[in-house]
Amino acid sequence: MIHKEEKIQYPFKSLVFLTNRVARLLTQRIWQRVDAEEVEILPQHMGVLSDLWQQDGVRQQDLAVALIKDKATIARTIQFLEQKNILVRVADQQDKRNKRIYLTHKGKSLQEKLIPHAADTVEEATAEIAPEDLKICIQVLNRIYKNLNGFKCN
Amino acid sequence: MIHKEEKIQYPFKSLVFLTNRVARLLTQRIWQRVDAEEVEILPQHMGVLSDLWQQDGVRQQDLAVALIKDKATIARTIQFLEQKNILVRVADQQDKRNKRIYLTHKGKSLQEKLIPHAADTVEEATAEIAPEDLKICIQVLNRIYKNLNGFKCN
DNA sequence: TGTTATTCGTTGCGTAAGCAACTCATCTAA
DNA sequence: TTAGATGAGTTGCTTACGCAACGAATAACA
Repeated sequence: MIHKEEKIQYPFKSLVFLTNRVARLLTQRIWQRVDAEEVEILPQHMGVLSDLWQQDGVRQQDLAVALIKDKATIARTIQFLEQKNILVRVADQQDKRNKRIYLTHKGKSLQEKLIPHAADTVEEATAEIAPEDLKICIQVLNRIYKNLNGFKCN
Repeated sequence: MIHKEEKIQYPFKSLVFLTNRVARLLTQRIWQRVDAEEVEILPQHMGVLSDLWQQDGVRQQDLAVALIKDKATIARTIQFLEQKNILVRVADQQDKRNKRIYLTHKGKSLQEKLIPHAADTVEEATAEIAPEDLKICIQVLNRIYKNLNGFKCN
């Protein structure tokens, strides 16, 4: 058994499981605040939606890469969200292999029902953390993301 | 569409999806290095195992809480690992509702086959990040974990 | 131009996860 | 001591995920 003082040095736990658990807890807490009936979507759809809020008109494949998920999983999520009239799939006329994803008005307006809960959760999560430390943390995470993603990010 | 400069301010993406993706990428990269045949376990078993390396003799319920997973999921993982002779379940004589989980020699020795790959991955992930920044990042993540976990951690 | 190789999205299949209901052991309180 | 409450672990059910195979459209090359 490893002593508590050594835990913070433990490379696997300190990064892998910390990011894992924080990610899991954040999603959990956001969804505790969200009215599931009202938004009609499930937690696992949040990733796709969040990406589309920042940029739509992308391909399913782009979403799969960005979200580090299987393209089949993304396809089913897209199908679900299309049935809810949250987005539409448009065949690309330039390259008919592609389908471009566009948010509907309903899909865009979901931001107003979800972002406040996300913001509240982040506020709760970062309570009593110095803003400059949080900024560094996010910069480090971004850098780790880039390092692991072969600098494909941004 | 939100401009790139605004992304870093976006609370949901910056924390929720950064932790999500970093956690996902770290696990992915570790497993690219691991010889799956040799270790006999799957990525999703790593969490339980990692916790047990730090402290075994715990109950299944403890693992479920610590890993933020359903107790049924933990039960099946434990069952899998027991079949592989990586751990054993011992009925607690004090309280017969409990089963205590103990690692076998094989289970303990798996550390040697997994930790180096985890360490290498963390090293790759944190390349060109100032050690003091990384330290702050981990401290912040620990604090976020505590904040969201109702201070049940540590 | 025609043939081969990629690439995108879909589908089928097997596995893993969470929820809920259940069993069994233990604890509590009359 | 006995009835109800509590808590740990298991099982059944449903759904989500990843992998692999496939079809369609395009790209690359002779």
